Amino acid sequence: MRKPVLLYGLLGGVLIVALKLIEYRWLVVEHSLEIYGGLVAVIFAGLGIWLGLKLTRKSETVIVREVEVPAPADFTRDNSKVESLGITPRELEILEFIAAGLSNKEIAERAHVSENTVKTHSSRVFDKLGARRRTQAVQLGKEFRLIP
Amino acid sequence: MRKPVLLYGLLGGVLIVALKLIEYRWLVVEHSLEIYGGLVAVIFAGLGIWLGLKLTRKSETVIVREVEVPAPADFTRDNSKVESLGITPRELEILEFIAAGLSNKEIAERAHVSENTVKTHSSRVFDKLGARRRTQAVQLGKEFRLIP
DNA sequence: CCGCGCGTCACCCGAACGGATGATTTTGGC
DNA sequence: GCCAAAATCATCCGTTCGGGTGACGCGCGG
Repeated sequence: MRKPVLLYGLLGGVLIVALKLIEYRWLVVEHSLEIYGGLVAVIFAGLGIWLGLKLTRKSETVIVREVEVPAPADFTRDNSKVESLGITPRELEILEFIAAGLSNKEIAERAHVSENTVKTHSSRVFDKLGARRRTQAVQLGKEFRLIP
Repeated sequence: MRKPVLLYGLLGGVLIVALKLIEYRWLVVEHSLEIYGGLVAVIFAGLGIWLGLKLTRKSETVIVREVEVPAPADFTRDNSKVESLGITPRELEILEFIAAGLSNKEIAERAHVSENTVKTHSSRVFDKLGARRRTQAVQLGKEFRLIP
């Protein structure tokens, strides 16, 4: 921004000098004062506009607009967390069923295992998550990015 | 953008007229041609710059950079759903506690009511949601945008 | 081959939960 | 002030959950 200003200032100076010369030339050929003034006015007005445009053209305002992305369907499982907690795939699967609001019996049906097995898995995953209730397990599971 | 241009055009016209008048006045008092020309030049240059700035101020090159914002803090309760289901504020509050993974006893403590009351509220909200388990109630609550 | 992790299943028991029902008090609007 | 809705508390009962424990089979790597 510094450089262009100086440059334009210089350019303005040069133009003014040029106009001074032109002024004398106009005087020599004896034109009317009104025409002379008008011309100077028009020229400098144009120059000013051009200068103004040039000066502001550079100042593009970058507006960073934070746009809400509609669908944050960008769930990615935190596998490091899964491993650090020692949660097995089967346990994770059961946790997902729990999060879906299913009872142990329903989970048993969908997972093709006995209800007791579901209980074992859920107990284990609760233990690993530090949860005492299935709702808490769901809450923690979401917090830890284990389930969507 | 149309209006300002016209406005500035008009303003420019007015100023030109004013300058014409000034011009004649200057003539009357018989100042030197150089000073007169310089003044006109300076005035019109300033006017031009000002005009140019004004004109381009509006037409700033706006670069909209869409930034992926995580922002899950965009939860707004679907009050119409709340009303259509006939869920009371207290019930909603209990539902939130349930979603937080608290037991009825814990909820009773935090809400300063007896466990029985919590059970009543939860039973009612389950009924209204069509849920049979608290995990399912949480799931449905989130689906219906009743809780974050 | 033996142990280990994982998945599977079972039983018991106490705690928590859910459903049904009834009652009383508070609150807010007309 | 009255009425309806909401909030409160209670009791009973059956179901579900969660914790604890034990056991069996399978696959994989030491």
